[in-house]
Amino acid sequence: MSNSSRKFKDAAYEQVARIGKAVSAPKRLELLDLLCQGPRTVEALAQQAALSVANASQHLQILRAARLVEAEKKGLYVEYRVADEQVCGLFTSLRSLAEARLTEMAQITRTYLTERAAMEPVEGDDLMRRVRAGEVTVLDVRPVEEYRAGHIPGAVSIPLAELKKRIAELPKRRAIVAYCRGPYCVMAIDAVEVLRKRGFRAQRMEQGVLDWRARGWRLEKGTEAAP
Amino acid sequence: MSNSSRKFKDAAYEQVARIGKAVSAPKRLELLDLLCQGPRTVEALAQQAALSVANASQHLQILRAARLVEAEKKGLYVEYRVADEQVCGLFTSLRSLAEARLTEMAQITRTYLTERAAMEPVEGDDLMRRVRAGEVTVLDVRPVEEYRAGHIPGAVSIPLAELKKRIAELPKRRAIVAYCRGPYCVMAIDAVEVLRKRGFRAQRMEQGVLDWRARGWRLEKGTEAAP
DNA sequence: CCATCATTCAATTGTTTACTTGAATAATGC
DNA sequence: GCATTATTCAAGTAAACAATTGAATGATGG
Repeated sequence: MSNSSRKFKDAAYEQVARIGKAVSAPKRLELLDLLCQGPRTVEALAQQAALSVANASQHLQILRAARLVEAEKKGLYVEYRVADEQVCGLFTSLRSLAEARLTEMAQITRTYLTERAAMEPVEGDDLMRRVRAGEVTVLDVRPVEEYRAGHIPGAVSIPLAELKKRIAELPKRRAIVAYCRGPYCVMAIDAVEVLRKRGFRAQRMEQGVLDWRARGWRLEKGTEAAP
Repeated sequence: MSNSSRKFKDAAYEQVARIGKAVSAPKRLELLDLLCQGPRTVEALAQQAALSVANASQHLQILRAARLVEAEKKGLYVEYRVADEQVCGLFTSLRSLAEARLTEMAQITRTYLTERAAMEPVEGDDLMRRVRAGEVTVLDVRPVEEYRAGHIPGAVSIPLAELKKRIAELPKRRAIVAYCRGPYCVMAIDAVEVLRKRGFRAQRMEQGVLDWRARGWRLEKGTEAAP
C-alpha cells in the first residue's frame, strides 16, 4: 500500500468520524431527535432534554461543527434546525439498529414503562397499516408547532396539555390511535391513559413521524385538519 | 416531566449512543468498511487498516460490544463479520452524510488524488446507470473472496494484483468500468491506469457494492462469471 | 508435550470529552 | 443609555478513550 493512499484513507475516515463523534453522546442524540420534530431555540432544547443552557449550547455547537444542524439568529433567540433530511435518516438508522441489536433496549422499556403501556401488545407494523388505511382516528399529541412542521396525513392535533379540555372534539365510537415524537417520548402513553378513563377506545402508536418517513410515506405539513 | 420518564429517556438514548460511540473512531469506521466487503481475520483487518494487531483486536471488541460485528473462532483464526446488513446501511449513511455536508471531504480528494484520478469528470449516477444497463464491461478488481461475498451483477473478477497477467481476458473494444471497495479505496484507480496504458477504454467507478445496495439494487454472489 | 502462531488481556501513556461555574456578548425594550 | 434576556465563551475537573507494550491464552501440528 502506497504512503499517499494511506494518508488519503486516514483523512477520509477521519471526516466520516466527525459525523460519528457528533452522534456518540446520548444528550446530542436526544437533541437531534427533538430537532427532527422541528426547529427550536436553545432554551427550549435545553429544557426538553434536561440540560443546562450552557451545556446545551455546547452540544449544539458540536452538532453544528459536524454540519448536522444549522443555526439562525432570530432577534433575541437562536433557532436551531437539522441541516438536511438525511440527518433524520441517520438518527433513525442509529435508533433502529440499537433497538434491533441491543437486548438492553427491550429491557429498559420493560423496566421503566412496566406499570403503564409496556404491557400492551406491540402491534407495530399492523397498527401503522391501519393508520395508513384510514381505519382509525389518528391523534397527534405533540405541541402544535411540531404538528405543523410535519404530521401523519389526516391526523388531528390536540397537544397533550389541552387534551382534557378538548376531549369532546374526538369521536366516541371510532378507535383512536395516538402518537407523539417516537418510542422514547411518553406523551402518547399519557394521552391513551386519559382517553381510556373517559371511555374512548384508544391505543398508542410507538412510531412517530420519523419512522413514518423512514418507510417512504408522505407527511402532511402546516394545515390543521378539523377533528 | 416526570422523573421516571426522564430516567427512561436517559437510558434509551444511552443505548443509541453505544452505537454512535462505536462509529466515532476513524479506524473503527475503516474496519467496518472492510467488513462490509466480506468477513476477515483479525490479522487481515489489522494489516489492511494499518493497525497493530492488538489495537485492531481492541477496536473489534468495541464494535462487537455494540453488536455491530460478530466473531467466530475458526481453528487458529477468529473471523469477524458484520452482524447485520443494516450495519452496512449505517456506514453508508454516515459516509454519504460526510460527503454531502463536509466540504473538507472534497478538499481531501482533491489534495491526495490530484495527479491521478481526481482530474476525471465525476459521472457518478450516470456511470452507475450505464453499468446497470449493461452498456459496458464491468470489472471488479477486489480480492476474489470479496467478489464472491457479493458483486455487481455481470461483473468480471480480476483482482488488481493479477490484472497485468490476465489483461487478455478483457475486451479491447468495449468500454470498461472498474470498481473496488468504494470511494476511499484506490485499487480501481490503479487498475484504470494499467488498462489505459495498454490501450483499453477504461474508467473508474467510485461507488462500490455498498452504494450499489444502498440504491436497492441486487448483488450477485459466489458465481464467478467468465469475462 | 512442546513450539508455533493468532488473538486477547493488562497496565500505562497522553488526549479528548462532558459537564459545571461564572463571566462576556449581543439584541431588545424601557 | 441602561437593564433585561438569550446565547456563547473560557477555565477547570473528573472520567473516558486510543494507542503502545509486553505478557497470557488457547488451538494446531510436529
